[in-house]
Amino acid sequence: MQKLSRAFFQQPTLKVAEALIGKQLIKQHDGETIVGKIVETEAYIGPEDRAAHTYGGRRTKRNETMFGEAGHAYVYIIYGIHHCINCVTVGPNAPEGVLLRAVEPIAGLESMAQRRFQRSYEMLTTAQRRQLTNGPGKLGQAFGITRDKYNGHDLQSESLYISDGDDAAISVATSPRVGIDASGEAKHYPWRFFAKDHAYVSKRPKAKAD
DNA sequence: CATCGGATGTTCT
DNA sequence: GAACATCCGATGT
Repeated sequence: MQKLSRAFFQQPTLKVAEALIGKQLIKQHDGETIVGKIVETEAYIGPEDRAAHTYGGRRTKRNETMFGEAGHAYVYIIYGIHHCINCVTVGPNAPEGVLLRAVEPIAGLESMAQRRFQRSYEMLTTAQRRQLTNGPGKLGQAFGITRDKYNGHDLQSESLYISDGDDAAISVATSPRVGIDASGEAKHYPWRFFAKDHAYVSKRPKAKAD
């Protein structure tokens, strides 16, 4: 497994969002390793994207990390409770990034279970196991990724990074993004990427009507 | 399985 | 004071 280079994150945001499907998110802390395979992402493309925190070039204390170098983590709190993690893309002063929306648990299941449900993995119901990491707030909680510790974190470090995975067999599908109904025309952009038919994707796409 | 509403607190107007 | 890139439990089918 090879850690993804900074050059990977400097590519166009839509390309990074798609290429991240199948890669592995890895956190190492206190001798413990947590690994998840990325199965769902969303692109947020700065000034021109009404759904992005940086729409119109808006620069605040919260989103400052998005204006920095590619390959860093932008972590923010949503609805007062949930911590969500993004990868900053492109380059300085291009406030774009990719939200990690869901992963498949690969290693560190025991600590994920403790953080999510305060009980050991073998005590979890099948529903709880499915819901360990199938959403942006859920994977943030399962990995213990908080804004205080990880916002602005360099993903080239050993403690939190993304590595190559065996993504050859994965078929990537797209859809509109989730949870951005108030964002005008931007809500229709097909900037959500996910592994087709994967059990840990946060929502199933609606059945085709036509 | 689908839908609905409350939780919770930070951010920005 | 309102909005918010969400989650969970309750309720009805």
